[in-house]
Amino acid sequence: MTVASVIVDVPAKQTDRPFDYSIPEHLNGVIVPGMRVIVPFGPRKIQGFVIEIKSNSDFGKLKEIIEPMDLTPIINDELLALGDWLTEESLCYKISAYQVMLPAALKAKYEKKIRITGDIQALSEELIHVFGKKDIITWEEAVEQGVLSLLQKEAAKNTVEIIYEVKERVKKKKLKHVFSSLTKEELIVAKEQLPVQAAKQRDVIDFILHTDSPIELRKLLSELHISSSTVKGLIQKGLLAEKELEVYRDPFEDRQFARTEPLPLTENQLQAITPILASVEENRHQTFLLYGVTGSGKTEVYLQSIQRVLQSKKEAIVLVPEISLTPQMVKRFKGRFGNQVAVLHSGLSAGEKYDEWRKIQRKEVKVVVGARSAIFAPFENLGIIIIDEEHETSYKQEENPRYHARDVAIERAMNHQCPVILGSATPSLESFARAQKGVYALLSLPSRMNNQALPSVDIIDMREELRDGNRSMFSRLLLEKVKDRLEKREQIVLFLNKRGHSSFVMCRDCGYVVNCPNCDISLTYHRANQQMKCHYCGHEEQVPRQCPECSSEHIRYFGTGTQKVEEELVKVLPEARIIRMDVDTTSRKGSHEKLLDQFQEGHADILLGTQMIAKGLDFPNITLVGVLSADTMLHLPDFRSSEKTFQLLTQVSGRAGRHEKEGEVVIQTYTPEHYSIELAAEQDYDRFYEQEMMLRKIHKYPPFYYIALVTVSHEELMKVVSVTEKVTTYIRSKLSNEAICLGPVASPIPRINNRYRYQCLIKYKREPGLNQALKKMLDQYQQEIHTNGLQISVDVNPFILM
DNA sequence: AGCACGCCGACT
DNA sequence: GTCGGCGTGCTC
Repeated sequence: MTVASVIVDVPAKQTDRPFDYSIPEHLNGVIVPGMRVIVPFGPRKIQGFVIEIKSNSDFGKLKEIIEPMDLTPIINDELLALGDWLTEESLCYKISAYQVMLPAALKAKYEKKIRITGDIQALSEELIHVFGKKDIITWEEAVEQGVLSLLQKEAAKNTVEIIYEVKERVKKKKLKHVFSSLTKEELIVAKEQLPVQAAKQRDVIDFILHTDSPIELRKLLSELHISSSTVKGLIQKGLLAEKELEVYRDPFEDRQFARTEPLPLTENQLQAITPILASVEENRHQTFLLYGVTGSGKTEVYLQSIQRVLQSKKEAIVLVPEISLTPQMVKRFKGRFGNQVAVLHSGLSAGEKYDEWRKIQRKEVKVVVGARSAIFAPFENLGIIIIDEEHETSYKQEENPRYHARDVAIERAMNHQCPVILGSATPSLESFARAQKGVYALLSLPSRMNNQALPSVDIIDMREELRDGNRSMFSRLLLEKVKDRLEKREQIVLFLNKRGHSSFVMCRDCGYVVNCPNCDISLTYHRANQQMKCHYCGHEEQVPRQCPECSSEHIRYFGTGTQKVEEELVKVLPEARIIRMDVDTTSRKGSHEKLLDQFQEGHADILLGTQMIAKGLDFPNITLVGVLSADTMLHLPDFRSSEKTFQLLTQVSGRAGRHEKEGEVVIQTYTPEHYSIELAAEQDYDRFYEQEMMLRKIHKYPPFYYIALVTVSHEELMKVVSVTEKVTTYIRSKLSNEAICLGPVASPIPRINNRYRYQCLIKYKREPGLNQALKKMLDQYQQEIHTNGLQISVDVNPFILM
């Protein structure tokens, strides 16, 4: 007997282990590890992943696999093993680990239906009415009609049955295939018995004799220049048979991208690329940190490294932050490597993502450019992994499995013995520290291409502006410079680190701030619908006309959003043509690209935007960058807030003067003396690194310590406090003296969606037993998690401490 | 996660 | 006496 070990599609602690199924005779050899199968599980049918084929099982009464869902394994051996690793590292369920590797379109959909098995007339009037002319209705229909209990009684009498179906989200394309059910010998004999004049039929049989698997009917016809009647004749004689089989979709028509050739490298680029190429040639794993200032030509280094990888018949993964998956980046890769490139990003529909993913699986492409999850691209012969803007926080997934693409990249690169390049103008402290220690090899690109100067930066103290009577959100210097550029017909980028209109609403008389009733966070005002919205639970309400506390009518909108800036800008500079880019104006597909094209073609003078314009913009006519409020994220309760501020300011400044014209940057702030702002203005990463490392050392934060965060949430405050207390005590008892376990404390947002939240923060250098202890802790609370709605989330190496 | 099984209160 | 509430434990 052959047995398949299957991970079933039930994300729960109790089912987080393989279940064995026997493989029915006719599927023997068809079912292999990495395939999806449909299996019976209790009374249901569900999807599962085969992880192993073995000859026997310890379990007594095995059920049979119902059917495979794939023709070929959908997860290769390396990724199967990577799933185990991911499970261990991020403490997630095995099924979640496999699921995250696949495009969403491959997640199973389940349907429950009720079917009449016997005579309709045996049912009651009401049920006959519900079924009408059909003999199957969906479970939902039964619920709507309120006949569930009636049906359950019928089910007990076997007059109706409940059927469970597993559905694919994507429709697989199926085409008629022809094959022979006879053996080759029988077929040869049959061929000889054919009438002499049946030359075409003999050709067909010869063709079939030389193929082992069913052949697409369409292909057979065009190959042999025959009509379908020839094949039909053979089918009628019983020599051949036909069936519908899945075929791969044709790759969709690509847009044309202008081909580019490798550019000559500068001395610096040459020095950087040499060790990378050596690592590629020697099939040696190594992680490189490519530290290059903005505009130093990192992308060309990536492109030429990939070129070498392709020459040695291997494949490449390029990760870019979601937000910067601008057409600009895609253009550069498609331009160089043409249709060997697949692109995976959130702008694609589920079906499109699936198609791109299939191109990889079918080995039709050699390069994938994509966001975080593209790190799981099913290549089998990886030659290089590149992570651009490696410091970006979007590489960390904030839901289960809570993985960091950088860690996955290094793990995969070790499996494939190939290099990883982490590129950034402002490396994360973690990566730079590793480079300093020699764990990563440091490669530097210290100057811009063509030796353009880095832009000059002015810091404006907005408190002073206020003291001098300037109450607007634009400093006098910024306004002056903007006017100057407008005259010169040069372009301006204004950057604001916030979305929406105003961030919160407050009563000017008593200071009352409108908070969310379900969460401990203030509501955000959205101008579009004149409503206030909670970003955490989605609660919406009207803006109060009167203060609910003191009945004052002096309600004021605080904070500044892009919409408001745009309004102000129009007032002060009515002649300026403005393009606003934020979540609201770019949510529609392709709008991001359209807006940028408009700006590039000079249809606007000012590009006003949030985060998303911080990267990848490379337009020659931008000579002024204004940062409206540099310190908005400096005061977040996050030990990385200085680092993020520094990175953002440096990135934004890098947008100016990348070509012949010199660039200028104006940074407005209320805390000009803060080192992250001062040093960003000086574009001095090295000093920032030293300063920040000192603070991290004092406060025992990464990269000196690793951290892990346990968050407990429940509707009752007392429950949360007592569980967190016990959790903290337990973990503390399992740690060495070197480690620090802080807590229990309330989370920075102490309540979300009416659930109270407490946490425990673990700081450690080396705790081999930590993951085990965390697992055990989760096991212990399994009961309560299952029964009374307790939630415990564990994030090893969290990026957000909220 | 579902779902069945099983044990106690409010109804015809 | 039965219907149905949801606590408990299993799913190869």
